[in-house]
Amino acid sequence: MSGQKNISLENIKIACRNCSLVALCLPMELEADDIEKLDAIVKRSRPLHRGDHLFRDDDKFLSIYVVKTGSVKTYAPSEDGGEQVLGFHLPGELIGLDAIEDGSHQCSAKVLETTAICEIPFYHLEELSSNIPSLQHQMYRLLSREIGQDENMLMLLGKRNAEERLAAFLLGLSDRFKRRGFSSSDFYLSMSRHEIGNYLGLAVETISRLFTRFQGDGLLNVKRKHIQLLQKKRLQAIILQEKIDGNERQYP
Amino acid sequence: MSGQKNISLENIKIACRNCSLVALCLPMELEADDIEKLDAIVKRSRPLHRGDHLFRDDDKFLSIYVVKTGSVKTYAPSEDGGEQVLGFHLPGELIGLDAIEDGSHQCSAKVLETTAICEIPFYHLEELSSNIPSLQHQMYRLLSREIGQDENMLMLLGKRNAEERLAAFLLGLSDRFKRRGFSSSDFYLSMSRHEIGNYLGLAVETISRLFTRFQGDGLLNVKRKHIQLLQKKRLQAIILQEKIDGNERQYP
DNA sequence: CGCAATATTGACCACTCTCAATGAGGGTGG
DNA sequence: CCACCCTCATTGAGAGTGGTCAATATTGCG
Repeated sequence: MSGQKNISLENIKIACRNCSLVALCLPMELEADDIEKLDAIVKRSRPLHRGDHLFRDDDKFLSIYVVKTGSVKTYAPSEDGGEQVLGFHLPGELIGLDAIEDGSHQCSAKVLETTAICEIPFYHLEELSSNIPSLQHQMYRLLSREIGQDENMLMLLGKRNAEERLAAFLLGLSDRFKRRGFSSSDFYLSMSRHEIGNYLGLAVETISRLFTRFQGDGLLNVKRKHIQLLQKKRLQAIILQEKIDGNERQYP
Repeated sequence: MSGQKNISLENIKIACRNCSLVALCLPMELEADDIEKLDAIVKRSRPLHRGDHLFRDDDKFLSIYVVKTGSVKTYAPSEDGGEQVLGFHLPGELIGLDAIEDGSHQCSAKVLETTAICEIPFYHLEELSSNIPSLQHQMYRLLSREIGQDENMLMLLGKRNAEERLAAFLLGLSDRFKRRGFSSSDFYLSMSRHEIGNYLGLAVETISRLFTRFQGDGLLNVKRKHIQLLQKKRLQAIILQEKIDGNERQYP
């Protein structure tokens, strides 16, 4: 994720100024003064460092968070130290939406590299959205999007083999970087192989082997955390291999 | 899911009258007259029959739906007839929340047995929630809950083996039936083995074998769609086997 | 009653995991 | 600045879970 090496800091600054607003207002439907109101309740905090927690499982839910720069992983910890990585969050993306329901966080959020975060007190946001229908609408959309993304992951874990999962993961990252103005074919992974494997339901060794294979096949270059996607078309092709299910016929 | 055979129809009627309201208002924070307003925008439709679609992938998103009686599966179809089952929806549960984001449905919803549905036009609901803060809050909670449930599934698919998945599935159903006033240990599956397998990321044959094994171990009785859970404790125990991940140490 | 869809069961095999050893960076302290 | 250590990543060999293929019930439905 950038930042690891010194990569176009200007770019990051430009892309991520007011990231919280970008995330909440895009696609934009808010009036200028509504944006100001929203801006007023956002807290900017000092940067966090690798390993810091934004919040932990079971913490009281007070705010949602937007990544400004850097990256965050969310994960469900279990007593014995094991965990399930639930997601990686890049600049502009929201964290904590799963905690609204019962007022406490369902997962932990840990910073993967030096990261700047905006905190948006949910109570204020909720109040504000009561008075600004377009903000309410935007909130519904953001929550809905989260559901859609999780459903995509369900699909990935339910139907895809190791190769397809990693290809989808890399192309997904690529898209998200692109959307935020970073290179879509040359980036740094801020998460370890282990975390990738955990996220994708695969063993570390499988991830490692796949990287080696993909590189051998000329699909990408990988050196540690540095990834260069060379043939995105072919990566796409890997994912697109539809599985025949044989279950339900097409309606004749 | 009940209904298959003639099981306590009275029970169903009692439990499911105004299911849409139950779903939206529980845990209840709405005033009586607000409930009436909500009630006023709900459309009750004639019952649907096995195989009917509530909506299809890419359909324009107009309403969310609440199951009153019966059951529905949502799934992401692919061109070749394959699919990924995303969820099974029992009385009182919502369908369609993932479609808010871009105004069209992300998945298809198909009725598994004779099923009664409430339709709630989303535009009206949104408008109403603008004027009733507690309804807005409830909407946020419902959307958030959906995210939490999907995250649970991610955990299941990422970390659990076949046995654990089926055990979790059955206990999950059991809980949901219980909450709605049905038996938690004796029920009918409205979905096929194939659909269960698809949902859990397993092959039909695996599901079949596991049922046989579970029955042999005295955990349950199964005859086709009829399930009797005999030893829920032991089923719980199957799920609780935490996986050592060995990744991140516990902070010393 | 007979066909089609659904389930069950068995045999075999492959993908991915596990275990184990080695290598490569990155950070710390001397 | 280098040595050392610790974590992370890579690679190999072997094993096991679950998938695939195929044959046989069983059920439901027209």
